[in-house]
Amino acid sequence: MAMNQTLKAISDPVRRQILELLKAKSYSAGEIAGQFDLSQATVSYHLKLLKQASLISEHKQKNFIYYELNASVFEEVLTWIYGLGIGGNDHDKAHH
Amino acid sequence: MAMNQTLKAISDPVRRQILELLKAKSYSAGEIAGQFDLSQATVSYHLKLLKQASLISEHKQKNFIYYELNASVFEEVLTWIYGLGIGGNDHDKAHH
DNA sequence: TAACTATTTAGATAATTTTCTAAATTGTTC
DNA sequence: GAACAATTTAGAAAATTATCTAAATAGTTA
Repeated sequence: MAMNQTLKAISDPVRRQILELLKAKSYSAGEIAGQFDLSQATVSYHLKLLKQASLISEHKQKNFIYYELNASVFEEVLTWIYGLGIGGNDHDKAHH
Repeated sequence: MAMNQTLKAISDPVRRQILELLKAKSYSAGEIAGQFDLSQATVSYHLKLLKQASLISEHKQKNFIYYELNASVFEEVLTWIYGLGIGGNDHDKAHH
């Protein structure tokens, strides 16, 4: 179930862009929304889904809510992909 | 664009199950459909999406169409995930 | 405490995705 | 070539997801 949520979360391009943004540093909800041509409420909805999937976490400061990336959740996805037997070359299969 | 299609494709549990099934060996469309409590047409639809994402390929034999897994497509996804900076431990980051 | 700021929640609509049944296609066999 | 078998395509309905505007929350500051 957890993986389904993770994969659903990253299947949307807006949400992937949010993750990419947070790769550098944490941003407030407003700052994140500012990057998109979408309403604040819509971005808030995407943040909620990412949060539910544990791909991001939040911490409040003043009256801002800052979001940060939590990429460790991808472990399960990687295990699944490697389990399928990657056809590629560059990635280190040995450990999987 | 390619990655979006890949991630959309694997965001559905039925399609992931199809990939898992094909991990062992190739199966005909009918054999695949037999694994699910869904109509043949619905499974055919899922196979089409997987095919469009190049996650599977087909080869005809008699009047069967056999499908096989093509996991090499995951390369791009893995690169993206590693680019995000995996928080885990077990996976070999060095190459990414 | 009143006004303000940042963000979320509610409720509605639009868009996309999944599913079904029925019909069409493609290839096989008698 | 007619009947059959495996699969896909078409078209419609159901379910889910993404989006918006307006209202509600919660925390801050004057």
